[in-house]
Amino acid sequence: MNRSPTIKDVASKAQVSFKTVSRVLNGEPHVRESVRDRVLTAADALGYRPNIAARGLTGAPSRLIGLLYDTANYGFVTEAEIGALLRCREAGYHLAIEPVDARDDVGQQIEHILSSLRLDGLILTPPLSDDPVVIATLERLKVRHVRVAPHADRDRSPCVFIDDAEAAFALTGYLLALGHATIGFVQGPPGHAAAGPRLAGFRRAMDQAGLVPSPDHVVPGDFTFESGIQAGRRLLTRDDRPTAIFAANDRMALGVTAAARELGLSIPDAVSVAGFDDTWAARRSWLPLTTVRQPIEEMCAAATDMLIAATAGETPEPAARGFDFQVMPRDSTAPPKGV
Amino acid sequence: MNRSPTIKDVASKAQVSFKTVSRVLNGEPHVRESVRDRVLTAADALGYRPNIAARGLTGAPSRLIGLLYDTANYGFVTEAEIGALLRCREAGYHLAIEPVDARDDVGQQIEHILSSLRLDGLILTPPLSDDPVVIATLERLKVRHVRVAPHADRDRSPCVFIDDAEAAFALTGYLLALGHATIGFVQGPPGHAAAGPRLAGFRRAMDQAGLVPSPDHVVPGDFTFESGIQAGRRLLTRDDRPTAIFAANDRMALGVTAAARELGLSIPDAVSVAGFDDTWAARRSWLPLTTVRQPIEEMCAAATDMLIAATAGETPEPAARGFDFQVMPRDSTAPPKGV
DNA sequence: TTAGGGAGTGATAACGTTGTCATAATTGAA
DNA sequence: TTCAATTATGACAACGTTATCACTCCCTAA
Repeated sequence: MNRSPTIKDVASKAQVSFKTVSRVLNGEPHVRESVRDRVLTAADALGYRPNIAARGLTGAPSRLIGLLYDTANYGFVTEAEIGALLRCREAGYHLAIEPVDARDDVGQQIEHILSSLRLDGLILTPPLSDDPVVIATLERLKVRHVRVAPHADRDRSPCVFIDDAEAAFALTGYLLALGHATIGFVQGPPGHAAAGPRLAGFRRAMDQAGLVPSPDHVVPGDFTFESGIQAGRRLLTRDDRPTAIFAANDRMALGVTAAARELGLSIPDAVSVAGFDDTWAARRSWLPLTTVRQPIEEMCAAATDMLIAATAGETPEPAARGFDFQVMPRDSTAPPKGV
Repeated sequence: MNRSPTIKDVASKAQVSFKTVSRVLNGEPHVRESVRDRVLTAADALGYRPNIAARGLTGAPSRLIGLLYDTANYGFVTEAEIGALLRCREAGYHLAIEPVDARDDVGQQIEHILSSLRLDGLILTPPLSDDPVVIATLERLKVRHVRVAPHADRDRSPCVFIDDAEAAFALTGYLLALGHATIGFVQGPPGHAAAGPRLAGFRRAMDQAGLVPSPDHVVPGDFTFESGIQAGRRLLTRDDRPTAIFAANDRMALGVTAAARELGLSIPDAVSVAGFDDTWAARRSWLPLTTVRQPIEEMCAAATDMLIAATAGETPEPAARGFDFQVMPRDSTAPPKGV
């Protein structure tokens, strides 16, 4: 069993001190050209690769960033992951995906992660971005982090966000402009900070149009596809069936479309459906979905940038960076039939 | 700027040697109960957390596994990732997502990854599982790895796989049993090792049924949604339109359904569509897709297990582990109209 | 008693880097 | 030339762990 070559092996092969080898490998000045060549040749011949643990011991950054998400979202952080990965790749950083169960002792889970992995920073995705225990733990352990789409305490630590209420307001406005007056709303889970503002934006738009949504038309959901099916069935089997349904996220909106299909209701002829987030699935479903684009990919790329910058230079003060949303009209919405 | 406490800090606070502290923290025997308590109290009071880099220096495993994938698949390794994550979480391991561009110098990209990250092993997803440069590089650097769904050299290194040809044969058989005789096929990209066996299985089933697919009914694709739309348009605008289309993966199959919708062809009445993989999107699309289930999640979980086991104990010889596929009949297929 | 042995400790040396400082070699100006 | 500056190099410590081995106890069996 041959151990892998170290700096000292390279040094003795190149007939120099190991410190000189270190200098060459780190591109430091004050090394003669000829010596530099000799060292590089020796390193190459031995197949030398630096020992990462040893580097870390002297305080070098790990170049590893963690993406923290709630296991309830298993498989639904794709956009976030891509955004973070793109930037990591550019900067020579790496991304570790860290699922935690928000219903368990999150503090302990985070402690475990941090005690077994050397991370330069963490990206927090919803709903963890608003979890008080998560934030308190990270602050206590002095771990750098950026929150994605938080809804409270935006000055407390760096974060990236859009104005959910305003976005929901805009999308509702779009439905109203199409001529819809009876609009159903599928809510997000109460524990999820995004749920409130989205409903609020919806209500405000309705209110401003002089409409009062029936309590029966505002149904619960929990951001899952299945809850979207349930909600869809509930809304679409009513006598006073809404002519449009706005689900607080895309997954539920897709569930609503599935429910509509079950019931033989064509979209958008019999009912219009709109979502929120503009996920990949919304764009490329059988029937492209009208939704509000939340630029999660860019937001996470920016979050990654913030972490990398903070690791490299001196820590800047907490920055909150807002992003623009965009209503994406697609095929799942149309004016109601009688108009 | 306070450095974080070390073992020695704990030692002096607990009035013992730092070696004893190490013993306590690692649960080694030969420590008096009273001393153990004193040490633990001290460690707790100081908020001591072990330095991971230092541990690594002495040869401890990093408990970090890399999931390698081709950037052409950005966002499409969800199933693989979930499988790997589940097992990592159970075992206290972590997962780093590592995209590489297969069209570039993969060897160098891998060298870079390995020189900046201490990994206990790598999981290779298609098409990297069959990339000769990738495999050669990993063998040269003696990096433990498991290949997911490779098609060549299954004895060369540990891997998990299904029999793609047999699976395609079975799905084609299902379509034939429904009564279809004119079946279109959308191929995968030639560079992707899964493409060949799937087409071969299709051909063999047709052949066995005494049918010869028209060359015009076997169209190219590259595993993307967009190429599925193209292929769909091409097949569905022909005079001798097939009554069923089998796409070599789900993404393309969904593209075909989108093309059908464009053309006003209802599924499965006017045309049946089937895919391959049973991805999340296939299960939960507006119209649940008939497909062959390749248990990617379980396969990757098993791959992760193999890596973890190899890290812990002595390395076993290369093992190839086969998995069962399953035809998943759903709503996108039905007997052809005239039957 | 007294050797033998195990349980409980602690000194000290790795591990493979980077950082600090001293020294040797070279250059440049007087 | 000769001294001073600069450049090139090396010796050694430091980083925070775990591993090795030696040592001190105390208990037991001869």
